[in-house]
Amino acid sequence: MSNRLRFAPSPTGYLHVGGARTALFNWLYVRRYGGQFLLRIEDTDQARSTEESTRAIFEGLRWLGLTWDEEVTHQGANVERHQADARQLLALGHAYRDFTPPEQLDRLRKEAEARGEAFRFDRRLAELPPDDVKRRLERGDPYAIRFRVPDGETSWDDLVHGTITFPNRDIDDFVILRSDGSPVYNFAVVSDDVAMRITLVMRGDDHISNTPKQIMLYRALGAELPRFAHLPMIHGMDGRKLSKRHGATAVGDYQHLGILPSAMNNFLALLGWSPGGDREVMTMAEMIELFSADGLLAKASIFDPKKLEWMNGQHLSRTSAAELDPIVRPLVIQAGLAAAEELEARRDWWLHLLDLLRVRARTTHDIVRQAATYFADGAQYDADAVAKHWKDRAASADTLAAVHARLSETAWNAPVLEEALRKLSEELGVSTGKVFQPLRVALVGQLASPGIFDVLSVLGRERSLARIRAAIDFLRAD
RNA sequence: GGCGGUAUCGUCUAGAGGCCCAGGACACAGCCCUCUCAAGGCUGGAACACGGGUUCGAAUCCCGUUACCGCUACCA
Repeated sequence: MSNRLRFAPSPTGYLHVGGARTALFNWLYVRRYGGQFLLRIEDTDQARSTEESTRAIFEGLRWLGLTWDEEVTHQGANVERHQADARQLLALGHAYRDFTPPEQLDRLRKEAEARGEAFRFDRRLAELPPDDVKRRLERGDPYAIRFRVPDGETSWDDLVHGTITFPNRDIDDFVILRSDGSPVYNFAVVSDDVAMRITLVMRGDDHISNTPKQIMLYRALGAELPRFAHLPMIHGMDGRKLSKRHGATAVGDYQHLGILPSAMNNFLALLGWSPGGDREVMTMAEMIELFSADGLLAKASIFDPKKLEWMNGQHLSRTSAAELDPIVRPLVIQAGLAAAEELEARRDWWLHLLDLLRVRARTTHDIVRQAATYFADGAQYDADAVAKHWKDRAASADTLAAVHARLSETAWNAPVLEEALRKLSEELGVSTGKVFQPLRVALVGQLASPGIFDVLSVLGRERSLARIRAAIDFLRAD
């Protein structure tokens, strides 16, 4: 039988990194072992669910490349089935009507708490004799439907935790259908997972305690049990549950921070999974190949943005300029560095520049920032760069004048330029740095840049000479 | 409170009884390479939560303690 896995977020916010990782593992499992990866939006909670959140989830998943099979299921559309399933359990005697007003339950709970006791739901008080039920039904009294928790114990073999067992006596008869006819989470999930023929439920381990209830529900419904895998949580650097206080928690945030989808997936995959050995930087294809449920970890992990950045830098330097182009080009246009037509017209030049910048960037933003000067008319001199390498203005101007003269008569390609400038510094009797550094400032205005000969090539003869000229003028002014 | 889960460097992790006085990566510090910055290379500090067992031998198995997390709703 083929695997059917699902990711079932509730649309009450953005796609959280924890949710994204759950989705990733489900997706990876299906890609590795075959089957379908389904998406179900748990929008039963009308009050908190929003269209916007649903869209954000779709967007986040698409950005990560975690595409799903078949139509998206909306839990809210299945309420009739949930109700029918509840009626079936009622008919089978696995559930009963509870006419106890919620307020009364609330009061009892509070009283027990005040006495320092644990509140236990008492079936004997709630389950009325048939005649009473009939009378109340005729009267139209509201009631909730409660599941009758059987005696014994419930256990399952979790793919990440091994065997987990719960004594049923610790679980109160729980509501499956509210008095307004809406299904309660644990019940809707089971009804939907059965209907979707899910074979492996892979989700956060905050659902471990829900699992025995759900297993009892499967059995009462006469449905085949899926397998379960409970993934550990992801926490913030302070070890607490990841929240707004930790800064970026939505995958969309990282997209805007200049993180590559492949890096995000790679980083997330390593929180809670290990391919074994020292393997760290992986492409999606490699992750699929290496993925195994055996490598799933049980310990909660902490989200370290620093390592994500490093990972992104690794992906940036392993992704070709041509592949990066569709991601970075829009950013360059958006930053107002160049028009779309201009980039298209100078495609080769642009890819060359991108190739030089990607290896020393950690985010796509770094690339855009560093690219600016190559699109500008002239260099903007950074104060620190000037202070450091143009300290002696007259001497710097003389050096640049010598460079200008030499370069004016040199063929324009990196090896030849290098030979010419090294020879020049030898003739001037100074170290290459004494020539290259002032030149770098003249060319890009910054302390850091790609190798100076690469900069000369990518800038081209005309612009390079013009910038050197401008720097000399600048240094000799006043 | 009850029940359940988890526990290796600050962080992510390797480790499935001897290969481990614990390996890799991020971060940090230093050095090297070098035209700068990255990258890369080398070096350094840094961990098996605690206590009992089992065993010739335990980071690895068992029990307890502690800490953290989750569930305990007519929330999801």
